Amino acid sequence: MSTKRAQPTANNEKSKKQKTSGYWALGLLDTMKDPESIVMEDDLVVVIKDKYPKAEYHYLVLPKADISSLKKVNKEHLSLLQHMQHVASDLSTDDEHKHKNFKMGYHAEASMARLHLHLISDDMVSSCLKTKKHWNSYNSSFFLSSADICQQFEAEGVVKLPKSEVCRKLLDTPLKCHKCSFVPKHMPNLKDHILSHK
DNA sequence: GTTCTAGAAC
DNA sequence: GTTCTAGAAC
Repeated sequence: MSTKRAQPTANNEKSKKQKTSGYWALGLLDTMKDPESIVMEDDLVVVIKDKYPKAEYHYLVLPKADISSLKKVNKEHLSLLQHMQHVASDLSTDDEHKHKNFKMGYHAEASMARLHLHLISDDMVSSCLKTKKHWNSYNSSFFLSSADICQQFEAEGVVKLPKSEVCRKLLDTPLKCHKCSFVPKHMPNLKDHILSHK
């Protein structure tokens, strides 16, 4: 007799097939509700710690509104995007964080549902940072600065996101240090090197 | 998004 | 032989 496997929670929801790659892609929706993970929240947004931080400090700012990704954002959301940036900026300059430099931005193509703004310190020192894809997702034009995104929405009413082939190439760009011209042989070499910038 | 691991690179 | 990367995961 075979053991019954518990169905994922969506069993009682509409059975239309989602194009999501799997349940993991919805993980942020749970994390947003987890008091342990929440750093702060207001009426519009929740700030959580990234579960696999790619630098000493790494937070995500997510809207409470059901916006799955940058692709679903339109000019009506401009004030929300500005608010998300403002919340991130405030956090980055509080007493705990003002000694560090931060960047704020979106991945051109995110893996996980619910729009999220990354707030990440620029040291890039973390045991969770392992792959070239990790590196390039924060240190190439795959990383779209929040200021640029807001500005483009304000000026043009839409944001032009790179096509998926372009994203793939950006993530496969040869490694280079984000603070100097050093070209590492491989990730462990780069991780050793960036310690010298601390 | 991560984990795991085969086989490429050294 | 060891280190490192890259692709499958039902």
